[in-house]
Order: sequence, then structure tokens, then C-alpha cells
Amino acid sequence: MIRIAIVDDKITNRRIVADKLSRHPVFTILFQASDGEDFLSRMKDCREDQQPHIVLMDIEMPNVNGITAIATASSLYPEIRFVVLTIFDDEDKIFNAIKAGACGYLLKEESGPVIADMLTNLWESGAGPISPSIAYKILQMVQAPLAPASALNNSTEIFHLSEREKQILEMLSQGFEYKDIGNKLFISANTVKKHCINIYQKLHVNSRAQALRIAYTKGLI
Amino acid sequence: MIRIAIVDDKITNRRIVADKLSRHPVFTILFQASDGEDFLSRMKDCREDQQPHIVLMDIEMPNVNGITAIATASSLYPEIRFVVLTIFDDEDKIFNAIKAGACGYLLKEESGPVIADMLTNLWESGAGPISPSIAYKILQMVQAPLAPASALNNSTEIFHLSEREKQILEMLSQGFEYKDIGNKLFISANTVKKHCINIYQKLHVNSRAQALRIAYTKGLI
DNA sequence: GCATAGATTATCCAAATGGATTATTGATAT
DNA sequence: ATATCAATAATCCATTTGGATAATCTATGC
Repeated sequence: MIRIAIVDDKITNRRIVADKLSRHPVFTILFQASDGEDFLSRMKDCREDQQPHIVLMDIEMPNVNGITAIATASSLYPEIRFVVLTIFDDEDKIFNAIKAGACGYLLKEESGPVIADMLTNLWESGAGPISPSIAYKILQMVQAPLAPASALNNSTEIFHLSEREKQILEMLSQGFEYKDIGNKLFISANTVKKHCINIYQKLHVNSRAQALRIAYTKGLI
Repeated sequence: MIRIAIVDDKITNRRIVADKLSRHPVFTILFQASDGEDFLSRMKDCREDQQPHIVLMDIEMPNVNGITAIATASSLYPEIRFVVLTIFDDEDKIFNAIKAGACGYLLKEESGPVIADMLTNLWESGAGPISPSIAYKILQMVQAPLAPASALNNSTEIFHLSEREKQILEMLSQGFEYKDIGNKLFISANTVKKHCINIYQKLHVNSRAQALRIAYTKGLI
């Protein structure tokens, strides 16, 4: 039984996909979420043995978009496979999603059997649904470690951290505590703390260790 | 003025190197340490603007050996350059030191001018002293990301973490707190905490964030 | 000009963390 | 058989952290 979660801001879209999947008895629709924010908060109070195996995620959504949601959740829940659900084949967005941690993508208008086939294949063999053109771009990215920060290291932007916040996250990763950072930056420890809490909110986590996990695994530092 | 620290368990060795360097007015011998343990503890109460620029480190030492000391300190103090001081050209040990974060090595019997030249060059151009055969091994390591955990990922061993400790460090990195980990492993949160404190001692740090930095940057997880 | 966002600071409070210490058990090694 | 080590657990205590809330000040943009 493959547990699925569907994240899309349009209820009709969610229903269409859910319908397609419900014809196949291997799938259970665990829950549906209306945006990235909603999804992340549902994941937080989700028992670990009841987490989805696969999450189908729309990209364009209010509050927290699909890219950011995948970037956050794929760090926090490394077991879960994230598949982007798109209407059209927007290579750049999908490419960003892959970098954020998605394992592939599906077109919404794909037929029920095709979707079911792709997802069971993902479940059984671990191979995510990826088009040849995207696959080639990824290959290039991996084969060119010479390429500067540009390709791999600009994930900071998708979390919308301010310069000050990036700076403080960096210092957190170096093991400094509030008052150390305050001393170095000539600001109060209270301010540092406030920045940290803001950072956690942007990363949708609630501890330093979780923030650092995202920072390290997504190359924010 | 280049600030130097010398770490060697034999006082005569330290004195010889210190003498060679003191003939060149660019160098200041900041301090000497008698082993890795001693070195790390001196670093802890070392004002940041008074840290050494370059550390000359022997490998074979009691308490904490040079490899472990470099692995720890190069994570905690990324600005500092570590140069291994060896008597003979033991490729394997040097290679391990490079993996741990050393930027090169020097033979102890090298003449004063040669050592001075190597170190000023390191200081000015960033190029550490490395022999061609070691350089080749490093090239292979970088060019073969296919190679499994063997080459890059077995740094766990140099910190002598027990299986349980590795397991708990892993869970710490996932952002779990004491009681979560206790629940998952069916042990008390107090025990988890005890393990953590033992881990910190082995990594020579005193906070979770610092331990995670070492874990991430040295591939322990 | 006014709205908005970022940076700054503070206070109160509950919870988590780090450190020191002690003790028991089981396995391993000398 | 005895010493050592790893894992387990508890207690006490000081410090650090996370969260909520409120306020001020400065750019920046419309």
C-alpha cells in the first residue's frame, strides 16, 4: 500500500488526481493540502509511521510555493519522495525543484494508468519520472563541479533569507551561540535570537539542529 | 607577521622547528602544544584575533593524534591552515591527514630556509606543500565520486565513535531532541543525553551545533 | 506621504541542553 | 578473575534556547 499526499491550491486539480489514483488499489490518499504551508504543518503533526511515501506537489501556490516546500521537507524527511505536478513542461522551474530535492515530475493531464505506472515504478525501483532534457541538464550540473556557486549553491534565494539572516545562519553553523554572535556583530544577543527565530520560520523548522540540516544539505552555507 | 603554532610531543622537535622559524622575522611562534588534546584546549581559550594562521602538526602523539586534531580543528576553525610535520614520507598517514583537512606537509629535517619558503608561500598564495604522488591520489579521490563511502566517508573511525554514538549523532543531525531519540531507541532520554555528552567529548566540542558542523563537513553522516 | 519590510531591542516564560557525578550491568580482553 | 569499556539510568544545576509579543528606527517603493 503506497501512501500518497497531494498538494495543490486548486481543489479541482486535487480531486482529479485523487480520482485517477483511487482506481488503483495500491494507493491510499493520506491527505491533501492546499499549499506548501498547509503541507508542512500537516507533516509536523504526522506520526512517523503514517507519513506519506510519495508527495505529489504543485509548484505555483500561495503562502509557500512547491519549490520551497520540497526544499524544506526533503531535508527534514529524507525518506519521502517528492514528485512535481505541473500543467506544462516548464524546464526551469522543474530544474529548480530537482535541485530542491524532487525526484521527478508528472504532467497533470497524464492519464490515470500512466501516473499509476510512474508512481509504482518510483516506489519499486526508486526511479523518478524525468524527461530526457531535464536528465541531461542534471548530468551537466553534476559533471561540472567547476561551475561556481551559481548552479548548486544559490538555494538561499528560495528561502528568501535576508543578508543579515544568511550571515547569522552561517555563524550558527560555526557553532557560535547568541551572545558570541552578538559580540561579533556588535548587536544584542536578543536581536540575534530574534533573527534566529525569524530564520526558523522561513525554513519552517523549530530548532537550530533542523535549520542546520537544511543549511548543510541545501548548500545554504 | 605570520602566527604559527607548533604541535609535537617531543620538546626537542618543537625547539628545532621553532629555532628554524625564529630566524625569519615574518614568523611569530604563538604557542607550542605537546599533543592534540593540549592543542585543542589551547585553541578553545584563544581569542579569535589571536589565533594562529598556520599550525604545524606532528602525527604520532599521545591522547589525541595529529589526524584527529586536524579533523576537529579544521572544522571548527576553517581559516587556519594545517601543515603536517613528519619525519619520513608516510603516504598513507599524510593522505589521511589531507582528508582530515590538512593542506600539505613538511619533512622535519628540511632546512630552515626551505620551511620558511614553503610557509610564506602557503601564506601568500594559499598553496600548501604537497608532493606529486599525494597530489595524484587527491585528484583520483575528487574525480571518482563513484567510489563508495570507502574513500571519503569513513572518517567516523578517526573519532572512535561507537556504533551507538554514530547512530545517535545521525539522529541529532535529523533534528530530533533527546526524548524523541529515546523513544525511537527505547532508552531513556537521560541515556541519550549521556551519549551526546560522550560524543561531544570525543569530537572535542561543547555544543550540538559544533558537533553537527564536524559531522557534516567530515562526512560522518 | 505612507505603507512595508528589515533590523534592532527588550521582557516573560517554558523547555531543552550541557556538565558533573554516581551507579549498575554485560561483554571483552588480559 | 579482574580490569576495562560500552550502554544504561538518574539527579542536580546553570545556561541556552525557542516562542510570543511589543516597540522603535530606517530604508525602499508606490
